[in-house]
Amino acid sequence: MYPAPREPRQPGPSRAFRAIMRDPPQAPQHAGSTRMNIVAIRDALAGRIDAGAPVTVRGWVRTRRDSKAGLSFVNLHDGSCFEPIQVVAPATLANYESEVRHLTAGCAIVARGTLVPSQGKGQAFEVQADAIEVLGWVDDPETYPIQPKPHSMEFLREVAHLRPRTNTFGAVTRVRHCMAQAVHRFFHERGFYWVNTPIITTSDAEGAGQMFRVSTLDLANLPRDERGGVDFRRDFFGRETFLTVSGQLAVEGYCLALGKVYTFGPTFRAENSNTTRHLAEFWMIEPEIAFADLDDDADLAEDFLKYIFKAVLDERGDDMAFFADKLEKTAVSRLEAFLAAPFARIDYSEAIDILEKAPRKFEFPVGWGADLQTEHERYLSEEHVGRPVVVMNYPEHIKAFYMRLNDDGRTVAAMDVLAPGIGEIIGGSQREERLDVLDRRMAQFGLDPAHYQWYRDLRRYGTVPHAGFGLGFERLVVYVCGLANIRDAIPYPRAPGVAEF
RNA sequence: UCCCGAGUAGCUCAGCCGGUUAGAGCAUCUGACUGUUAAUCAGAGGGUCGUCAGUUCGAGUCUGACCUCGGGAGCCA
Repeated sequence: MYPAPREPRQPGPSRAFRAIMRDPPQAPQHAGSTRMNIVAIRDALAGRIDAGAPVTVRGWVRTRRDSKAGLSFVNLHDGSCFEPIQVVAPATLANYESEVRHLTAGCAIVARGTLVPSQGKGQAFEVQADAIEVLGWVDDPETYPIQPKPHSMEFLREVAHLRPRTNTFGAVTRVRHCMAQAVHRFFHERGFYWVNTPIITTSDAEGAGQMFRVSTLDLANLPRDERGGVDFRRDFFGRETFLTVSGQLAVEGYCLALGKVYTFGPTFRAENSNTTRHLAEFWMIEPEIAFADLDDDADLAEDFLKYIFKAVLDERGDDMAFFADKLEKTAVSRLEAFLAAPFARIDYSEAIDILEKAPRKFEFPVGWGADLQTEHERYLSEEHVGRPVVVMNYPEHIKAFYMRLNDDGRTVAAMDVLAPGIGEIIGGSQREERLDVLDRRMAQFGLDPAHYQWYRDLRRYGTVPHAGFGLGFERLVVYVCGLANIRDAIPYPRAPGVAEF
């Protein structure tokens, strides 16, 4: 019967397990600890470890193949790179029949042995095992969700805690990390400071959508004010508060003191939008530069995107090759094309001209004063220009109050970066730095200046021209990886009705 | 929120015009075979056909409501 060898499945802490616990949590590099020769699979496969060296690899089983020649092949992944390593387990191992032959996808093991050139095809190196210790069995192999076969992305969303074990989500995770590191590196190298703007805010009129309320009031017994409304003076902060929808207004204060700053943090929108492009919780990047106009802003946006894409191509070739192979054929080539040419730049008015003369029909009408629809944006970047294009100077009434009014009095210094395959990827503007004009704009938008005294102060005390832009990090991840749904670009997505895990 | 589509084995799916005991591939288990590469071959187990109601002699199949998921639109990053 089969169950007998399963006995050791709930062992006490083994020696290997205790060793893992002792392993420095922040090993300086992938080379790992010299104690026990623990190595990352990435280093073993890349030839950074001498052939013949004793090695220990730790990870999760992807597949097991048995050979009657007296050995089994165990493919092991540990997250350090896309490829798993092949562990060759000879039948002479003490637990070969009792344990090794029963390994299934998802089992956690520690394999000690020797790194050797592979006798088989498909990999340069493999681990010839002297010992294999099973740290964690898979409770019920038949119902273990992650099988060595293609799964639908829809199914994997239902097992968001296990999907990082798949090729796809391992790759997305590494690429996302690479991009986040590149974001910080890009700004740091250019003298920007990372500013952490508040997550809890009182600004409720940034025009960026519905907000999540933050409150400690007892919902079943709300305090009332004189007029019968909810008395937020009794709430935690003594006033009504929400989760941030943007750090831009707050970061402007730091921009007008430190010159070049950016935010990179979580952002929340309570819109009931159920699409492949929206999340209720996402990460936004918002640089803000002083002594800068809209052209400086567009330059920064172009440099920024190219830097991120280049970093991914340079550092994550293994994962990108997988995306190009399995998810989106042009995953790599379109990034290369993106890097190859300068962005086009056109005025909004020019864009309207182009669209009106376009040899095709649009579902939504085109006309000066109307905002560009997704179909318009795609036509401009994909068909008319054929590469990323920055559209600048939009009609003032379709853009936010803080955008700088141009001399023509009917446009503002706003820009959208449109890219083939995605449409709008970045939105930005030069900010209105003149107090009198800002006040007029706020009145025009029906905003109460009393709520923006601190923002107005920035125009009263040493105001200078400044500009910035914002982009949703996950949308960038979607584009880079060739994903179809933004819920696959973040570990545990939050969306209307979706807050499991 | 609106429009459209889909829910059948652990996963991916087939199932005709309503009619006998609901099938396949993968996965799992057993056996054979092999330095194997998502191995191969043979066999076995595995199903309240999303839920509830209705039509019918008879419903996986037709009708309605609901639930869940997906795609599109709007909003936007």
